[in-house]
Amino acid sequence: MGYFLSANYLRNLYQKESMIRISIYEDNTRLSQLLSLMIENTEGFELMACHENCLEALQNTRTERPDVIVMDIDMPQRSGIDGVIEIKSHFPHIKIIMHTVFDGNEHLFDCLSKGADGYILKKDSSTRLIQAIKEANEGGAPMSPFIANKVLQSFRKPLIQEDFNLTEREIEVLNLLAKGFSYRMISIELNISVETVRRHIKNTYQKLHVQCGPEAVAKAIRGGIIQS
Amino acid sequence: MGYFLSANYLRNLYQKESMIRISIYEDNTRLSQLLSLMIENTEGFELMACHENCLEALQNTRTERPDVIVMDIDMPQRSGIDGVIEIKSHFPHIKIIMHTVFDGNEHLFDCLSKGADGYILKKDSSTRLIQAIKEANEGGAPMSPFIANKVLQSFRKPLIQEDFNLTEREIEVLNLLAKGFSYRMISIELNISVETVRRHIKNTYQKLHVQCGPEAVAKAIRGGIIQS
DNA sequence: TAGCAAATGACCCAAAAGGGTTATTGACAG
DNA sequence: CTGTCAATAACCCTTTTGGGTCATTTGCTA
Repeated sequence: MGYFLSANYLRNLYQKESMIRISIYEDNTRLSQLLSLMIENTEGFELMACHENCLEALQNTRTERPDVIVMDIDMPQRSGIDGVIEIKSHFPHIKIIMHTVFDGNEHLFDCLSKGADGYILKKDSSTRLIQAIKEANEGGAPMSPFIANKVLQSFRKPLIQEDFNLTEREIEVLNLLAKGFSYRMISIELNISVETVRRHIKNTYQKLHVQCGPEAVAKAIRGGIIQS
Repeated sequence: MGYFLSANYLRNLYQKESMIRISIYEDNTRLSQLLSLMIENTEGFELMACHENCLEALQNTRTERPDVIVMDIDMPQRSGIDGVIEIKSHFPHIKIIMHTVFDGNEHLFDCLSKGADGYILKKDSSTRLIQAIKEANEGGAPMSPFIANKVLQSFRKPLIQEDFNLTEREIEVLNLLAKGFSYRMISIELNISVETVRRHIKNTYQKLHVQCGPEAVAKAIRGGIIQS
């Protein structure tokens, strides 16, 4: 090599640095072989390893230093969700794409809350997964359309959201109640008499159709009347 | 025409039926002209109308019968969010894609909770919008990568979620409390003495660092100990 | 086997909560 | 200008809560 670095060497070096390092967790050997092949034959992708379970996810990740992990959920001994928890708690910057057959709410929101960066269904084309890896690596959040829709739907509040018609003051009182204030403390906080506080609370209970504080607070939080 | 329908006529008819009907709400004339052009020149797209505000969104929608609506947020007199509320409450099947410069949380989650089906930033390429229209029409949920990421992030619970170490029984009691059960009712429900119920609740308060029912329930719901 | 955590139960007692009834004032709509 | 509604306030009385202290049983673990 010496002093003379060929253009080729430099290009390879550059390519190496811009390669997306990928690890796979998938217990179905057929599928993992297919994925491996696809990744190895995609320009800019570098397959670090293929694992059949998450038992040593942390060790693997430490040595492989992947940019993106493709993670199945249903694997023997240790589910992919546990893998996500473990990896994300130590390497939050590594992108994890769930790649699974599960299209139900349970697993989906469980994974997302644990920090998954994407969620691609296995029934999607493999091309979609390749594209998803790129997206995740660029900071996006690749999701199958069906999944994206579920996620959006989870934000939609039922349009027929009961309108309890609480007044501003009543909501104010309810908030303090949820903070652990007693009637007396509320009255001091709001500069009104304890009797008035009681009045507001009584009205609130009627409107919410509840009969005690804990129930009122639960209903108010769940109904979005007071922020969670 | 008579009895003889030309092949051409039939093909046109078929094409018309498979066309995606699109309406635009955008107060920036320059941009709306650009979008109109792009849509008119995209195969399978049919531009129904371009509006500068949402004042008559409902009327417009009734006559135009669009499949997909591209909706700006910041428009004079009536915001796109009001438009979404109105249109979605009458035509929930019509897909609405927000097309805006706002990338903050406020507008985003507001729109999503009101029923928007997609959220594309104006800084994205117009091509992306065209693609998004197709996706929305096919039941997907097109989002700019940055937006998709925000949405996913909103699911991530802080990993350092305090562990209050409540026992199963304590959680059970807490749940009943949130349902409006008194200590006596809980004791009957669980077939234990009122004193034991009190005991569990006292322990719970200590663990949660609260001093009354409403506060405990609020903290439990917000902390995910009991479901919202 | 000793020890710990969870679940159970009891007693005392003061403070807080909840239900009912009634009333005044100010603001806003018809 | 009259009625409705929100906010304010008071009184009565019973039940519920919540804090403190103490004690027993069971099952799992070090």
